[in-house]
Amino acid sequence: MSDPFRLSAFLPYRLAVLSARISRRLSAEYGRSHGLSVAEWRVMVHLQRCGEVSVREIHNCVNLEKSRVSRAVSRLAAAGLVRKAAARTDARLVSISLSAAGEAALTEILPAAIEVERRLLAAIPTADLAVFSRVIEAIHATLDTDPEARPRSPMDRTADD
Amino acid sequence: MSDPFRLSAFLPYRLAVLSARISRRLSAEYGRSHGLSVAEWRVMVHLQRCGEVSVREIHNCVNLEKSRVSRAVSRLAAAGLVRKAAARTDARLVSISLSAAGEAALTEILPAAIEVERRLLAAIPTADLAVFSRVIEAIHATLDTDPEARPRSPMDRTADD
DNA sequence: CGATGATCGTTGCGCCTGCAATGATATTGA
DNA sequence: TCAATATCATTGCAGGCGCAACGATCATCG
Repeated sequence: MSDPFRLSAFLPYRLAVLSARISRRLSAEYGRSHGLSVAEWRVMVHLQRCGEVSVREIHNCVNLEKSRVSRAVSRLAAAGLVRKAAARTDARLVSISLSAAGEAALTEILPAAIEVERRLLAAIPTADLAVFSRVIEAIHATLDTDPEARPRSPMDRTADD
Repeated sequence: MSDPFRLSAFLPYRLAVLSARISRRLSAEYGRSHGLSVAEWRVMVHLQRCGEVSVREIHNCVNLEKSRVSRAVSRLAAAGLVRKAAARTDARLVSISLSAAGEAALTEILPAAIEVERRLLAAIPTADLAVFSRVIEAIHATLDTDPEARPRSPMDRTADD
């Protein structure tokens, strides 16, 4: 029979497996210390970078469904890591920002997370990493032209500048 | 202040976003036609390749939690795409195999899935793809030596031979 | 102004998942 | 042979997710 289909050589599968494995390893860091989920982690990181923002803005920046952001923020607020306030100019928006406890948690977690990434990439030649990034970007670019594909966050398109 | 942490440059985030985007684009193919989830898709593909297998075996081969496999198989059986039978030699095992309808569905879906992958990789130089695979493998290798990381399926380690 | 339509955040619903516990069967070793 | 242990698949449970619908607020324009 003809060349059987090998799941383990199929790009979507390979990326899903690798991504899941890395995510799980990473959440062993920030999950153990503060019980954060992936969504909560992304929200916290974005808040540290961008200060006071709305749900919609987080949704647009970190590739999370708006309902997912809303719930993640609620959980973080319940845990005291985040503040929710009504925006001054527009009563529809919610102004979200890190609390002191949230900043402290992030200051503690962030180095560990960066260290995980560093270890994963330590043995890889710089030139290979550049190619790796280029391929990722090329795949995204192809998806950008595909009407059936989800659009990606604008912020992800300017990753390297 | 010092170099702020950019989520969009963080490897785990970048891979998660890319993988999710590809997965969603792909499931637009096999989800639209037959309503398959990712878990069900993986089970079907594995069955086509390996014939009669047990839940445990699928679990070991396609990076799915055993309960996830069990439920995916149950759903597929309910949809008539898969057969479940008691194994002859060992009454604990369940012998799972594609039904005629399952084979037909897969024959219909597989080319579309492969085409999606082909399009995504079409514009990428062969040399870059080789580097890309090498980097993926290197990251996996690092994770393999990490006691905190989940082990990966043995079958994924022999992807290219 | 006032009405229509757009935007924002939340929530209800159904589904899927991970984990642990369970029951059933095999294997091991005294 | 039989008790203790291991393996296999399923299931209960709690929780997160995606999607659509909703109420609340704002913007637009007649």
